[in-house]
Amino acid sequence: MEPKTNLSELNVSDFAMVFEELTRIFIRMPSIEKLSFTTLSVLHTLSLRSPMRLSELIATKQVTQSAITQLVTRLERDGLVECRPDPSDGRAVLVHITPQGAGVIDSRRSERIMRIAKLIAGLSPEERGAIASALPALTRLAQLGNT
Amino acid sequence: MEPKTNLSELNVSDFAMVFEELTRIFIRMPSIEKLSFTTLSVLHTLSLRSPMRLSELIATKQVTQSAITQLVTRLERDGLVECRPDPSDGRAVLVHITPQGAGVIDSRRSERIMRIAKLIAGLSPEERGAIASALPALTRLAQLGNT
DNA sequence: GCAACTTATATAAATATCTAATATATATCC
DNA sequence: GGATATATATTAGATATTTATATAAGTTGC
Repeated sequence: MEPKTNLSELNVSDFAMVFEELTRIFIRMPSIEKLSFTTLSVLHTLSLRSPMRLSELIATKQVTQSAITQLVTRLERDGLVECRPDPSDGRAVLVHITPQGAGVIDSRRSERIMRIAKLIAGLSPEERGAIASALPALTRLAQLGNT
Repeated sequence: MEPKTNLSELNVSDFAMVFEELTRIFIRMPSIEKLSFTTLSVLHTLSLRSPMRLSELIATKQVTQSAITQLVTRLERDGLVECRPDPSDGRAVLVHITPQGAGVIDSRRSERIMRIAKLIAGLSPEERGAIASALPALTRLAQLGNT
């Protein structure tokens, strides 16, 4: 049906729309934990790289420094992160994610994977193949976005 | 390089990871408007279908009925939505998105499309083709998720 | 056709979270 | 070493959210 190397042009609007839809679908995750969006966002960031300075966390989230300080204080109270001084800078604080904090993110990730798996099961082998073939390109897209 | 119909199996974890990364990248949208995540989420839902009952909005967001009522009151005060009685049910309220409310979502969507376009420009034609070939399957995935 | 129940939304008070302003301690730069 | 910059903390006030309760309109069984 299709040529070996598919050079059909990619419609950005279409891609954005599909992506928007998929995001909308997967964002509503029941999850038992009652954690706010900002809280989960900070934990997620730390799950990718820990420890991080408060100032680094502020840079990614669009909230004030004060909000992050208070949020991290609550997260520490709940045992999801742990703050320690930065040996190389006496002013700084290094926020470490705890196993419990990582567990929150991991369990949400597992839950999401299961939901996606169920949907993917409804696709044809050809459709699954098409998505699989696009994964390397999508991965590179994400890399480009991280710079 | 690849067979005509690619039946290589799709690794759900890999897909979920890429998707998670892309979401993380596109979620931090500076946008001038200072609207909370929940606020944008309600507006976005209404941009896809309007009017909607309060109770329908509650079903999608994970907040209490009270929170939605108050949020919609604020949105109405700001001219982003308009509430009208439901002729078929005297108890119900139909929340309509206003042109101004739709404008907020549209401008964010345009902004996102521009950001995605910039990233896509960094891909090779083959990579763009691979993503384009996966769009129909991704669209169907979203459809499956909506049921 | 009405009493009991359910459904849809509103309100009030308590709590949680956020912003703005300011303070404090450590680093850095002449 | 003093001036300035940087990293975080604190405080107070504004905003948003939950919990519990209220109100009003629909539905059901009799």
